[in-house]
Amino acid sequence: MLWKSIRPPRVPESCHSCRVRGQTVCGALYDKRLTVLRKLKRADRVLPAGSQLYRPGENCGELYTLQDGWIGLYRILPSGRRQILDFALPGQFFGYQENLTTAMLHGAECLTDVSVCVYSRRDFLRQLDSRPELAVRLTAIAARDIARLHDHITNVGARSARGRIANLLMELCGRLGRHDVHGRGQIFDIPLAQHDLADALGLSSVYVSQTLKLLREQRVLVFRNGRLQILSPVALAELADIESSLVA
Amino acid sequence: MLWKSIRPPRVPESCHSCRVRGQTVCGALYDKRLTVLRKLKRADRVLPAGSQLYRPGENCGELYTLQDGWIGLYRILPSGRRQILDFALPGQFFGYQENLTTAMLHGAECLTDVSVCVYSRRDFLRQLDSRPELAVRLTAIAARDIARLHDHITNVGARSARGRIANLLMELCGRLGRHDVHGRGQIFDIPLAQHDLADALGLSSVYVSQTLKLLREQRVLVFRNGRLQILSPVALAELADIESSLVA
DNA sequence: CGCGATTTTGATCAATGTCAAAGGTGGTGG
DNA sequence: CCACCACCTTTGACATTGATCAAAATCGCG
Repeated sequence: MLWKSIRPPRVPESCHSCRVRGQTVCGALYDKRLTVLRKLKRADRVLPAGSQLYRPGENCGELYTLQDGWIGLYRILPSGRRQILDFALPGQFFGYQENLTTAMLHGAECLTDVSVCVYSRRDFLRQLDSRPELAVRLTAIAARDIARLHDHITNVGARSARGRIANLLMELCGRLGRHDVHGRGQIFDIPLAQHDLADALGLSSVYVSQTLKLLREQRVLVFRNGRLQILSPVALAELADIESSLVA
Repeated sequence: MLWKSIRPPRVPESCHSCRVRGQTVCGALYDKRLTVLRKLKRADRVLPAGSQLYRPGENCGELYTLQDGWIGLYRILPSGRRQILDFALPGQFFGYQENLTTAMLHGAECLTDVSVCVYSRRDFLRQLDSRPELAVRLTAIAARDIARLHDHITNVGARSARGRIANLLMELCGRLGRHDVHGRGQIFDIPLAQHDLADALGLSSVYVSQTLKLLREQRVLVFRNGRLQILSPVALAELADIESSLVA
């Protein structure tokens, strides 16, 4: 299921009115005239669900902040298997690699209609050297990314299928809660196909379907048509099996 | 098996003679007098195999560069399962989190006797703001960490037990090759217990044992007593199932 | 209404986990 | 130098999870 948005993806009028500015690299740059941001930003770009922002192996001269929609970062193996590495939600800055001139180590696929803010890598690097606060900001963003990847590894490596699904959905709810209207009332828009969950969690899509059915029958959650309803937060949290050290 | 080193862990005489300086944050600071490094560095510390540098949930006021030995970064679940998130090899900088005042999200366990260079977080943050090149360096280090975590996710999520083991061992060889003497001659020192492989790869240690036996019988590799011998690089690479896009 | 994509279902099978016991290996202390 | 001990690895039997295959049902959309 490719999630054509009901409304077109939101594109900000200007950096001033950008809803996700505070979450990405731009948040570090407090110039009222936006002179630095103007040097950094190349364009806005709108892409349809299913399209590829960049592919693994591609040479990509850009960096991005996701303004609206969902993007999946993934790799492909020779066997044809696709592994989703991370989900980008609005505000996410991505595309940065150690060596900005070599091929992309992963791809970025639009899971919904999407709008992104595009930076030129060359300009970005230049600003990185001349604006210290930009680099500092980037370290914070990277640190957060790393923590999320640690979560993901733990999820895929250490939990059962039910636990993985419960955990991933919970995490996504948590991330949504920070900037999405649907935080209230136990219903969340999570525009993923079961196939995407499977690819992120290292499961087959058939088994994802079966497991979701189980969770539905056990009144834990209903996930349908890209909409998640949490029936039993308690059961869900228990299933999710959060790290003890972080609870204690 | 806890890998007591034959020799005591190497501690550099001074930052000048530090063998891993170029690989960590210090590599960014080119002051001959080492005045900046002196502000940054708090101490050297030597720890025995099996000890914990820090535990998940702990408040830790330090940051580290591994000088000698191996460290495993891990999480613990309520179920008791331990998930190894990443292996730190000499030169690795670690302990950095988005919010440097909150509890550690993971633990660091010494897999061998170890020596680390200790930085104070407070001093580090101060230098981060005043020395732009330090922050830039940190973004490069973080980007490399992220790429490695992407590898790890792909490995755990998308490969069979044989593929995971082959892949992990190959990656470790690659990393060793960069600074270890044993690069030549197809024999590598990898001081991990099968139990560690299992915890990193999301497998049971019994099955790791069985799979290693299979790889041994099929003349792919022999992993024993913390020593890895590669019998058939070709078969190993095939098993490892490297990302096609990166090969093509 | 019909088509393509997604999800569901049922049957079967392979990969991997669990349990328990035996065998190794290195370290330690007498 | 030997013997013991703790921990790691191996082995075999068995249980279970999750994959695979194929077909039917459903859904979104034109």
